[in-house]
Amino acid sequence: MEKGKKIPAATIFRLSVYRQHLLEMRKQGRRTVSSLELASAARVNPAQLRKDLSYFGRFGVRGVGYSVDGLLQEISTILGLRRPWNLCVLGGGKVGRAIIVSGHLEQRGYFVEAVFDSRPEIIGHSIGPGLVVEDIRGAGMSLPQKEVFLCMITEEVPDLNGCVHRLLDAGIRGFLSLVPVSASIPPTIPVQYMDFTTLLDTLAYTLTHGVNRGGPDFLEGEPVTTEKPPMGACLV
Amino acid sequence: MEKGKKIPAATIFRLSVYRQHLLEMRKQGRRTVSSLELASAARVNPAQLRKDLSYFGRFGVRGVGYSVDGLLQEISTILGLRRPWNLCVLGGGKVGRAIIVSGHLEQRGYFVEAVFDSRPEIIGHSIGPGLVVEDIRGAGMSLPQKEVFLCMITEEVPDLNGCVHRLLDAGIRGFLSLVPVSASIPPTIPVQYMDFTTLLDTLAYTLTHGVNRGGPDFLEGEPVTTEKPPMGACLV
DNA sequence: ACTTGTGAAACAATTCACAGCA
DNA sequence: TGCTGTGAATTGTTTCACAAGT
Repeated sequence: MEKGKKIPAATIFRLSVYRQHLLEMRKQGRRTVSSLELASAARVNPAQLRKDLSYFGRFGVRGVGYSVDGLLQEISTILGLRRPWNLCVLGGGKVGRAIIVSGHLEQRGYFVEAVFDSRPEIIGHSIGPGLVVEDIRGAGMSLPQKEVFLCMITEEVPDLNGCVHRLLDAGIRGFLSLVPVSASIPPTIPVQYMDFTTLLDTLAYTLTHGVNRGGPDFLEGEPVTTEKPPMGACLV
Repeated sequence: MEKGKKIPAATIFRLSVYRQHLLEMRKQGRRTVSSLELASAARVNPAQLRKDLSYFGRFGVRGVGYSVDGLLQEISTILGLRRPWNLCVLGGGKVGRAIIVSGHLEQRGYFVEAVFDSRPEIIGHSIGPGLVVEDIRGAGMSLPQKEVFLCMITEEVPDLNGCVHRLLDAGIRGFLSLVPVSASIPPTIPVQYMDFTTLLDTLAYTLTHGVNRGGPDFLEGEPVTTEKPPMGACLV
């Protein structure tokens, strides 16, 4: 068990990925799993998986492997996922509504407790079970009693910066955004960006620079390679 | 200009991010920009930006900076974005439809030319202008004449593996998926994964381990720090 | 005076390889 | 024998610091 060391951010991501595969394995009735097996499901080197876990403790049995359920509990504890997390959504348009009603978030323990917008024509729309798009100006009233610390920003809304600051005032402590936020968010507040088109751009780059031999021919310039199965940084 | 060197995947991502900010700056009429300015918009170190560009050439003027429009052209060329890219979507459910009609993709040069599904109850649905959800079994007939090399997978559909292989046969050479794909995709085919909940998990970790002092108190265990503004790897 | 471009240095992450234990 | 856990070696990435150009 490595102690006092800095945990690479990439380790935390991989932990979430391992957890996803463990959930799947448990659903299929698997009792134990080796680092080799779990690592290949997650497409990483087995030593990487063991090193990732070693930052937090010793969870396996030599010669045997890991208990699927046991490791799941451990990783959930590490990530802080032994409790439900409430969420609010900024942006009550089509994309926001689709993500909410798709049920993906609930499946993974994230519960949408409020949806906000700054556009009068969107405010008041009903979304799924007992959810109505609220005026962002009411966030300060509605959020604090709901224990909501995370916000997902789904689209550009008028005065995005102002909205973000209202949410900060209302107790939001972390953001996942599908759009760039130029607001001056204090550096203590984690913000994750996720952008479809940035990832598509990396695919375009890869296809353009002939890492794929054998497809239709779009070779331009000399081949340049990106070292790995391209691993994505969801920045904006 | 560094030549013959391997380009870090992270560099390619950042190039796409720089491009986004340059597009915004050009829209606002900016003519030139320094590495300091562009780097701070993209939240990276200025030396990082210059190093990223130096893999591909010398695009700036010492003492002056970069031409916004010139650099935009250069980065677009590097990424292979001087042409439109056609896209197909696998998964004609709510999430897929919302992403398509939101117009984000078109704005960035990605055009949805076909939508497929394997669920009879979804096939035939109309989506926006002249788009109808097609049976995945027809992909081999419909795609090749459309010059579509990229596919976005928006949800789990029945026989996902089979669908993916049909798409490969139909000429698809890169995937962006919102769900895990266990299909044996040849390693020459780039696959990018994007998962909301993995990113939320990293936020949950950060909030759980008190990197945020001053919020509501959810301290459990001793504080562990992740080195940076958490930077996301969109793996699954 | 100011800003780029880039070797060299510093830092970080991954992988190896094997000791240690069931 | 088989698989974990981990220090050491390797590999990769970022940042520094300054020469060079305008």
